[in-house]
Amino acid sequence: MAASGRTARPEVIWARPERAARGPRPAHTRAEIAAAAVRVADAEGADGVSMRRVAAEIGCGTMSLYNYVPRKEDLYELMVDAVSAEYDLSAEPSGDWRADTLALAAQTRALMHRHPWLPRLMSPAHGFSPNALRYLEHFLRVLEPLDAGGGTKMELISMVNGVVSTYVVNELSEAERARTSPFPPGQEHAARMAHLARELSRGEHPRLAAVIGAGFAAVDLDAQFARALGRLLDGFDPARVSPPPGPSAPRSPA
Amino acid sequence: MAASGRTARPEVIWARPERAARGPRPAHTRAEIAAAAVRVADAEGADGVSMRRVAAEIGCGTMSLYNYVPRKEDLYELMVDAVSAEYDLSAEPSGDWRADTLALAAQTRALMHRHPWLPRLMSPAHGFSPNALRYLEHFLRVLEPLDAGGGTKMELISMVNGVVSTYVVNELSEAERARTSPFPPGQEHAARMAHLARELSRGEHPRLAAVIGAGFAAVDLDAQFARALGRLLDGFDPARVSPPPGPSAPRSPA
DNA sequence: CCCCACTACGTACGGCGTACGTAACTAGGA
DNA sequence: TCCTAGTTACGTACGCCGTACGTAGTGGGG
Repeated sequence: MAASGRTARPEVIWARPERAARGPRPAHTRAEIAAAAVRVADAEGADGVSMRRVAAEIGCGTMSLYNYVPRKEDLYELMVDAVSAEYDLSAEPSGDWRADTLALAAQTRALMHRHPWLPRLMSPAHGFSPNALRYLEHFLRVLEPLDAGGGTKMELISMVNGVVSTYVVNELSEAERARTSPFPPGQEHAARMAHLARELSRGEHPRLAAVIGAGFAAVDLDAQFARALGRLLDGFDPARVSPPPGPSAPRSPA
Repeated sequence: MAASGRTARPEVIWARPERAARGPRPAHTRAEIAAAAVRVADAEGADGVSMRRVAAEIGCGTMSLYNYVPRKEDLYELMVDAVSAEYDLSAEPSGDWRADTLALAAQTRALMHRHPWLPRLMSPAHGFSPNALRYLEHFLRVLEPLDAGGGTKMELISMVNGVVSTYVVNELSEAERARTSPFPPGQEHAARMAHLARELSRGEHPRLAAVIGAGFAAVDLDAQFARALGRLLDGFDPARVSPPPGPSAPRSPA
């Protein structure tokens, strides 16, 4: 049985050597394939990324792609890692972990705006790709001034990314839906809003009607984003939160 | 052109009458279809839910399903609404919005544990299904003691749900991956961990190695969940956050 | 030098969403 | 009451998808 035999093994793609010891030189590189897939996803959305489509994009037969990427899932992993390379981690930590964290979150948000398929294709299992490691290490460096255990810091990173992802998905939801919809843009959203208004006018859900009637339309998204994250970080900031009075759990023991 | 003609229109499924004015009595109900789809998803995962599979489940031809559900997307919407009915919203708000919010979040977490496909199939566009309205209204009622504007309250709801979703996806990630994986359970995760250990032993990423080496394995998940959400709520709690001090980044100006 | 691992690629299978044609049925208006 | 138009039910078909597998050619290590 060959080491990197034909039938897939439970192997991380990053552990596969890019170039085999024997045989002809591969006609393409992982980076090239990842870039092609990212190009397709940017242009046509996550559903546009198919093995056939990406193979065509780099100009090879469909099944040749499987020499580089044993399963489609691994293609996703390549894509996520590729765009993670867009993080600019060159700035030295300022010492203000709050500000640095907000800056990192802003980069994530911008990244997801550039690549709206990212939240959908990202998975916790991709957490250890090369560029994810770079990112995590940098984040931990940024958090060094924060007085907290390693577990808490990982928790912070995870929650910040979760909130950013949630936030961006909400931000982009209408636009993405419009792109996928077979109807003229806006029409689907209009139908949805009309239904909501009709439903709220029935008098049940008075609080919701009040909140929505007050119109949360013309909000400054950037400010709202910063405020939401600020609130989250407040919860981790020993300088801003009064010590846990009652039932809150103690710090994680060593 | 028929009102609910054959070709789909940009219509919310909840605005479609379940029973048409004319024609034969439909052999199935929306609730029955939603329950069947939920059953399939619970048993076989989100990818198991296909129009063919669900049609077979209720015992009708594939294309007959399209009389009830114009697009697959709408089937998802039915499913999400159906499981949202599992929320127990009968308890009167206690007056302690923090405790009530944590209880709601715990219900969401339990719901997602019962239906692991929920995070993947839920979309911001489903936010106004009948049971979603019930849920939102109840949440706003719970938040009445909180001194904040309607926009802030919606923000809180959105962020709580985002964090819960992120948290559960992380919790269930390994199990879900194992269910999908074509390999013996655990083998894929083992390969991933082996690669991580190999990579961290190379000496770059020292902080990450330290944190992971310290082992964040045997943690109490329930406590961690409560702590994470508690931190988030801290940020919304006027009673717990000290007014913006000096050194840390100032609040975003109005 | 030669062997064989590796590359490239076409064919084929089973599954998907869904457009469309057709037949049976049923309620409202004449 | 009967007619007719709209609805239900359902099979067929199209163009996608992921990918197992067979085959031919290539080039580096023993």
